[in-house]
Parts: sequence; C-alpha cells; structure tokens
Amino acid sequence: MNIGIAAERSGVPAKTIRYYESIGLIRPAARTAGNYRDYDDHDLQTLRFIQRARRLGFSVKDVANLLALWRDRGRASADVKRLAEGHLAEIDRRMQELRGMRDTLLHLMDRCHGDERPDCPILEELAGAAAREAGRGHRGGRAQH
Amino acid sequence: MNIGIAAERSGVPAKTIRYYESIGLIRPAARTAGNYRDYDDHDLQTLRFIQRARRLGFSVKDVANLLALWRDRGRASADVKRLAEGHLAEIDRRMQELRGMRDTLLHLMDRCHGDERPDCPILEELAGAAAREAGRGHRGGRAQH
DNA sequence: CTTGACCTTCCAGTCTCTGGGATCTCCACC
DNA sequence: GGTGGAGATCCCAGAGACTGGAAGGTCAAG
Repeated sequence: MNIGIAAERSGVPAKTIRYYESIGLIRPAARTAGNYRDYDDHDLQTLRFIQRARRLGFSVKDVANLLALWRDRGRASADVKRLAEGHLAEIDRRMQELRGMRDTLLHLMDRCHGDERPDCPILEELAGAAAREAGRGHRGGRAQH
Repeated sequence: MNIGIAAERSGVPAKTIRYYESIGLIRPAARTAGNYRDYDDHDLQTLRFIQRARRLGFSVKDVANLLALWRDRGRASADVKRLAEGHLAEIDRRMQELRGMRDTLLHLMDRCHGDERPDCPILEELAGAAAREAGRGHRGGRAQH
C-alpha cells in the first residue's frame, strides 16, 4: 500500500513516516516499480506501535528501544518495565515542575486586581519584590525559588 | 560589568544573554573600548526579571510582552493578569496531557511482571491496543487526516 | 612578554516534526 | 492517446530556546 494509505491507517502522517525512515527509526520501505514506498500489514503494525508509544510521551529514542525489545523474542519484560519506569519518572518530574509553576502563578494572580490600575503584584514579584519585601518585612512576599 | 559577571549575578548564562540580545528580547548592551558587552544594575534587573518569568514557564514571547508591560507605567494590571491567565491555562493543558500519559503508563506497568520472562503487557498493548479498542469502541469513518 | 581567563562572532546541533516548492508518477475519464 | 488532478518524490527551512564548539581578540597578573 502507498504511504498515504499507511498514514491514514496508522495515524502517522506521511511526512512523519518519511521522517522516521530518514532517521532510521523504521527500516526503508519496499519500493514499487514507480519508486513509491510500499507498505504491508506488518509495516502498519510497526507504525501503529510507534504512534501509541509516542502518544504515551516516549521519545523517539525510547521508541527505538521499545521497538527493538518488541522484536526481540528473548527480551526480559524487566527491560521493558525499566524503560517505562524511566519515562514515568520523567513525566513525574515534568508534572512536579508544572505544579510548582502553577502554584506560584496562582499565588501571584490571586493578589493582582486585574483592573485598569497599573499596580500589579505579578510584575512586582518578577521584578524582585521578594527581596525588597523581605527587607521591609512586608507580608506575603515569599518567592518559590 | 562584563557578561560573565552579569550572567553570574542574574542566573542567566552568558550564552543565553547573547542569544536574548540576538533575538531582540533585550536591547544591545553597551560596549567597552575592547568591544566587550558592558552591563549595569539596570540591565541586571531586567535579566533577573526575565529569568524569573522564564522559571514560571512563560515563553520568550510572553516574557517580551511582560517586559513591555513592566516598562509601561500606564499599563492596566488586567493586561498582565490576562497574560498570566493564558499561561495558566497552558500549564493546565500540559498537566492534563501528562496525567493522561501517566495513568495509561501506570496501568500498563502494573500488569507487567518485570522479570526475566519475555511476555510483557506493555509491548502487547503498544502492539495491538487498537484491535481490541476497535472491537469495543467502533470507529466509524477512516481518519480524515 | 607570556599565560590564561574571559570575551568576540558565527556555525552547527538539539528534538520532532511540519510546511513549502519543484518535479515526477499514477489513475480515471473522455 | 491526452489530460487533469491526486499523490508521490526530494530537499530545504523553520519552529522554540537554547547550547556547544571553533577561531580568534582583549585584559590583568606575573
């Protein structure tokens, strides 16, 4: 099948399939007489595998490893799980980071009137209010970092 | 002061300061006779402002807007707050996305033995979740994209 | 005057695509 | 057989936000 059909059926855009081939994530596709890439059901399965892994946030590099494990009938499931654990840790790290940002941001926003007046705790804090407030003993000026 | 000192005191790496200048986020620094960039306390304050905003996850583009609002004594705090709200929404969106990945990943990992045996639900799901999903939740038309 | 830290500029690479342009091939229809 | 249009090919550039490295200029200390 042509790349367009493979794209449609796998959910991976044709452009991205070519890109994956170019970086070696997937093997070069078979070619027709007219030099079109020619995919079969097996390729489709691989493409779908890749798409699902990417949707779970695995990097392309991780996906390459998962793919290798998938093809290796003698793999230990521990190897797969270890990879997944690493990824989970990364997800947790990113969530933690976002949570910290969110908390600080909400705190700042709460104290900003959000009206036509120019005074704004958000800008003040970004500008260094924490230091000055700490010096003056002004309340509520605690920085997260 | 030299860029190295400014970097140290602001927490923004020298390379990044040059980068910020190159993209117009900060104005070109003054230069010494030897063509070294020369920063004063005002520049330092700007750099620190930028760093705090970046730590809160604001994009460089947003930071440029925040900087403009900061310098505009006649701004309305509502404008600042609106920008912050947009950013908060983006943070929430990303957290949601990560939470979804995390949930799915955890679900898969729970069912994987993680031992020396090769059978692994993580790989199995990546390889064929769609087939089962199609059986349960029918997808009417082919993908449009 | 030499040494070495610090500075300069510019180019390339990261990561994962995505869009665009020029050109080529296929297929259905007349 | 001709034609139109879809869809294929290739390659370059850009996005976001830096980061590393090369090749060379400047400065203060010894």
